[in-house]
Amino acid sequence: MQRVTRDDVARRAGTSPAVVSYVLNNGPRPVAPATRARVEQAIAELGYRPNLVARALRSTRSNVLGLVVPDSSEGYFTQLTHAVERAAFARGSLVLMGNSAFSREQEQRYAESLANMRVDGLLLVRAEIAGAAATESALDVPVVYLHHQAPAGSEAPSVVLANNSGGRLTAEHLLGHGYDEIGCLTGTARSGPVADRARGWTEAMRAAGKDEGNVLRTGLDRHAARADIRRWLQSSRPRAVMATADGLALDTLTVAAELGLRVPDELAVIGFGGTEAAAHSWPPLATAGHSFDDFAGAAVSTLDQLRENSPATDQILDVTLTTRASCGCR
Amino acid sequence: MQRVTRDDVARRAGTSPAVVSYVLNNGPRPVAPATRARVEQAIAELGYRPNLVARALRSTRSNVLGLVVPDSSEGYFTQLTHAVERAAFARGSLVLMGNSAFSREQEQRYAESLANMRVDGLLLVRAEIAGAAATESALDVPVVYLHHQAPAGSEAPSVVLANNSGGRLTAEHLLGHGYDEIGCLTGTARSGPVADRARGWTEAMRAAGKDEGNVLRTGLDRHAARADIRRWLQSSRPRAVMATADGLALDTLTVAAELGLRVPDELAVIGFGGTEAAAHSWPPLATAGHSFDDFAGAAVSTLDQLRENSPATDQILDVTLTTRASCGCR
DNA sequence: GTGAAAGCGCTAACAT
DNA sequence: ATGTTAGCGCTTTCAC
Repeated sequence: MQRVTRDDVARRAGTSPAVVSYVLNNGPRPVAPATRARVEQAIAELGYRPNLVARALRSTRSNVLGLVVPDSSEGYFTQLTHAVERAAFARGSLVLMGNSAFSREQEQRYAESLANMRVDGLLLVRAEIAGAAATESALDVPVVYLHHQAPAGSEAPSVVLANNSGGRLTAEHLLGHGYDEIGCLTGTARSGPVADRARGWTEAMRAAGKDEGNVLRTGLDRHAARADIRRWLQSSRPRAVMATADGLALDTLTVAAELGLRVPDELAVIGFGGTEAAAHSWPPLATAGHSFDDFAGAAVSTLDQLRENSPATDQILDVTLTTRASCGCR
Repeated sequence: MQRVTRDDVARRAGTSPAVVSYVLNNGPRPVAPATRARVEQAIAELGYRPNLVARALRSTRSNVLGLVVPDSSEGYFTQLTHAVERAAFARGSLVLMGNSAFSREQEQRYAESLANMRVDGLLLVRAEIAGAAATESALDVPVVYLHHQAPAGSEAPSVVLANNSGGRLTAEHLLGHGYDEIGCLTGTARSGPVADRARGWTEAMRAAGKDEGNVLRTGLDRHAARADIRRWLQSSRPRAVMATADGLALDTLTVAAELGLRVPDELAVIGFGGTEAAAHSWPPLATAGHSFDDFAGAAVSTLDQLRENSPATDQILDVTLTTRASCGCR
């Protein structure tokens, strides 16, 4: 049994294929109500489903967005991915997604595949990848960087959190609690969101005249990170920890439980990212963040602007603090 | 500047468009080495990128798989989604994904969009959705159900875990520890994976001559579930809990911490799903599960079989137990 | 208001 | 081994 095409519908409705298109797309030409009704009936009777591939080829618009994240299983990226999917669907688009596994080569591979698939736009979420831009210029597709600033040499706009001021905010909150030894738990990258948050911490500590030397930098391997944190908590014994990502903060909570350290009484912890997981840990984790739906929505709109050749500018989203038990509040 | 097409490449290489296709697809006709080299050079010089939309239209194969999950942010589905993406990419396909939000209507909407996008196959992950099949028959696309059995009236094969025997396995493990009052924490659906696991628990309890009455059924709202669990632990005080999903088990761990119940000394907990999160909780959560990569791989292969019109059969994946501190081991 | 027709960029059958 | 060509199913311009 052959698939039903637009021609079948036209034949059955006793009209031309063009009119079927006009009905389907509600334009660009008007259709008489009676004709429209006949077409709609034919569509229903035949169970016609427009071939979106053909439409995409003809119209050079696929209604598909590409999304590349480092690791869609990691809490923060998971939520960003979900939010992008929701924002896209609300706008009538579907999302083709890929995991770069923190590898520039893999990111490039996905970006190319996605571009060849003629996605309407590409959302690139980088993390902890040093170095050059993906050669997005050759891709000939609108690109927006999400979460991470666009790399040097890139023309693409970005939508990022106010990481530096957010870092200051969280550090100041801990300072406000009166904690003396405040450590910073962060990643190894020298630039990027996580590094910016750490810089904010440094600035706040310096401004308060406190020791800014207690920094633990750890990598992406979660098991190793835990071991690092354990050693750190045992040796340098900070009274409070600002983690530059919720994942690190949650690991700190777990290690604290392992060591029998009471949070927040013996160790206060604050995270960054505003993930759901933070609300569900024990004790609940204070965290700085921004609504993921807003975040994703801003990125998708920016992509739209790019398509319309409007000059898209970088966006920096304000970060607000959600205080919870872990920092010493309540 | 116009995009480079295959004709441009042919012109530059001084050959015909067909030959360019033969080079690109490595067939179906042979190409002389010298010609091939010229074509490849032209491709490189022009920065040609094949239009996969056109290819999909012509070849009726998109190299795109559709995936619909209830909630890609929930730990288990997150990992399943990631694994599907990986399995698909390994096979040369990308994944278009959608969140049904546990709604049959939304699932149907996505399934239709995805089918209209002419995905090569549809992977449907259902949970806690009662009732009818998506009208997949009209979709005219290979469908495989993942995680959940195919609904009644569906012809589609499914790839599921051995939920019933897995439920027995976990219950028996708890029984083996010598715990007396063993409760079961599960969902509200009367059928499906979670219900099957609970049934396995019941069978094991009955076989052991133990009380099978201590069951808490709770819904999808996480906040409400926590409150339910709290009341349950306080009133019926089971010595051990088998949760039919890791998410519920992790919530139990959190509530236990809140209540000051020591796990496993005062309350043993075991989960189901084999998620990563289970390995990172405190205490580490024992859980029954199956490799997500296998799980996703099986689903993707089944989809391939369906495309080749091989008779695809249901698959039931064995579940193994990973014991960790939470159940009393170690 | 409606229809005819020209492609979008590609694959592959059919020629040579 | 290579070239010619007929579509895949659709959108939209242009005629009527």
